[in-house]
Amino acid sequence: MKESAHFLIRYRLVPTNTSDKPVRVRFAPSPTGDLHVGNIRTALFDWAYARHTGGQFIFRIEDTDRERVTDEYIQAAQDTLKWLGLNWDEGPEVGGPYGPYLQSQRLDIYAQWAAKFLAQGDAYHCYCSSEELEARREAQKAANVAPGYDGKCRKISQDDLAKYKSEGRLPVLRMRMPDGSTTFTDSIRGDVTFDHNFVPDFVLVRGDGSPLYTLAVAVDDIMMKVTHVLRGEDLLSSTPRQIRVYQAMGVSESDYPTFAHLPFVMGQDNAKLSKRNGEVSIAWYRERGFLPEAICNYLALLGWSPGEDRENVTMKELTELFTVERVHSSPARFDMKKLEAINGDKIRELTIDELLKRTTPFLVKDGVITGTPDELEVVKSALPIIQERIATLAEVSQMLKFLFMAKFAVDSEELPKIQDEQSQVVLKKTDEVLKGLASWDHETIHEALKTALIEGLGLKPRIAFSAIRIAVTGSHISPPLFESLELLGRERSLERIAASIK
RNA sequence: GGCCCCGUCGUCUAGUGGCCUAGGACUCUGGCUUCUCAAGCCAGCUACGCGGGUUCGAAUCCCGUCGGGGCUACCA
Repeated sequence: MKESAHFLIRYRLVPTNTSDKPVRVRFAPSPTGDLHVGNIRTALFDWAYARHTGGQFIFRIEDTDRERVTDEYIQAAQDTLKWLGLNWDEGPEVGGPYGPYLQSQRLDIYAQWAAKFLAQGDAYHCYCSSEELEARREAQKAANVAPGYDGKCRKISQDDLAKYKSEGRLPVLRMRMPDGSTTFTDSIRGDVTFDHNFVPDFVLVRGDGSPLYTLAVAVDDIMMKVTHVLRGEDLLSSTPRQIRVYQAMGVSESDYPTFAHLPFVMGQDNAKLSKRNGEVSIAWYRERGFLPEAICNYLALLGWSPGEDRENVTMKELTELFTVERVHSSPARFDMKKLEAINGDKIRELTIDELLKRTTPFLVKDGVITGTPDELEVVKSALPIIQERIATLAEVSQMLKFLFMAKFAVDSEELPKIQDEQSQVVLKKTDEVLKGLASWDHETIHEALKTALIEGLGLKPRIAFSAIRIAVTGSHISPPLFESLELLGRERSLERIAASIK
């Protein structure tokens, strides 16, 4: 009984959301580059949580910084999510009741709220220039006081105002941070408190009138009725600012989203993952032949675990098992070796038809085949013998190219290995034996060569077969020899063996 | 510097006061199997950062300390 009770708790399928509101989770990247593994881990958890609770998964593009966000990156982000199978219920392409889902198309909404905050006195115009702010920050640092806006423009004299205006200065809109502190409950970290002495008045709207993240993110989460914000740990300290905006919007506390700050995914060098340390873009993994389900499975294990010594989960199982309660608070390091191991496992789980479908693009891209039905037939019959030998789809080209080479030649590095006297004896004998074979299947071939070489010549199998392997496949690493010979066919096999005899 | 977060094998993790002489996975090492390479199987190495408490009993609770990270923008 104890065991089953245990099981129930670990694998409960009921939503963990206790509120009566339907769960709405958003993934809101700012595509300033290709989505990387950290982004995707966040997207995966957002998606899994939404699916687990039967809620909605919302995809929003935070492109308020048009200097850095490009249309290509926005498109790439959508492609990546789709490729991984993280389909969204509301967002670009599919739309939804709270759109548009690109912040650059919601400027009027932010402007209206900004005007309201200004009118209410929650926000104020600030005319301090970047240079002035910079200088004052330096002074604060030198004086060893908390750096941040000093509130100079909270009360601005009419004279100064006239002066700044005559200079043509464009004001930013700043949120007034009241005295006190903000405490919120993070689902992963528990209660977190920030004293407002360390949360300076922050900018909502730039001098040119464009909104900043601090405004847009809070407005959108409220207006899109987001109930759960699962995002990167780097945003933890910006949470009090979002809550301040909610207050200014007049939102009641019960309508604030629940926050959960996910731990970082770090690179090998123990720093926050970025483009500088290693291959982090998902596109890179796709090109290398990593399976989307393997990437998701591996990433799910970074900062979360299903418990019960379980690791291999399908996407469906992930949505069933995922709970925020089981998410870690400590950062995880990305380990390529482990990803490769999981990728290999996932490849082995594929049916041959599925594997064929997935490997064909790689074979075509590498010029091994052009994609004719005849070629695909050969590939399909060869896949069973290499399925357990590859860790990524891209490796299939190297494994199977010997079957398709128009002009075959043994690798120059391998050539000397079959030119010694013993190898030549083996090859001559092989030529002789295979020529006389009535039927060309791997069992017959194996039997005949074993009789002639191992028993007949008294050679060790690894010695004897190695020479044939190199002569026929061009490398000392290949799929199983006899199956390879069968697939190659009698004519080409004999041709290659003959060509290797001096 | 200030504020905040974090700390179990090399890495990802199990662990929520006794089931822990700390379990699993990846990596690594050795072995088995074997036509190469893999896969598979078996075995081994290696961890509760440190110091104090609380308790009959602590990886689990508290305090301190050290270490790592994030933020500190008219980036997100």
